[in-house]
Amino acid sequence: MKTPVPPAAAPAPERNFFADVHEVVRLVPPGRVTSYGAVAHYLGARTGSRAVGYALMAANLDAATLKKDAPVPAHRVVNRLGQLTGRHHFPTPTAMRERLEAEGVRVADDAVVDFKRLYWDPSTELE
DNA sequence: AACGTGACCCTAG
DNA sequence: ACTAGGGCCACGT
Repeated sequence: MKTPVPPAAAPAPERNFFADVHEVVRLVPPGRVTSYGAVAHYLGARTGSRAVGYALMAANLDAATLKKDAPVPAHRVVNRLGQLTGRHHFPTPTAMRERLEAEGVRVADDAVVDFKRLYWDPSTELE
């Protein structure tokens, strides 16, 4: 006798994580910054913040490789502490800071100044 | 198929 | 207040 083992579950929407993160980050207005956790939370609080960063890296690399315009302003995404953790993954170690400062965001010690004030939460802003 | 890695976050002591 | 550990998801080998 075999246990029936109901199919159950198997919802797995299999949404394009890449595209999803892509879109959310793209909605981040200039001069503002968001965090991986915020994006992850907006996507369902289950996606895992790590995957968000991974998607961004892939997106940036893809854009650079495809020579298409960078659709994802990854420089506007920082960690929960407001630190530019991904600055090392940019074309240049200072690209992220330069880009943020170009938008009016002050960066000190590889961290966003007034991060809390410039913080842009999709779940709150976009509701 | 399993293990390890990675731009993380949260909770506990 | 600080430090330590576990958990989450996705991708490469």
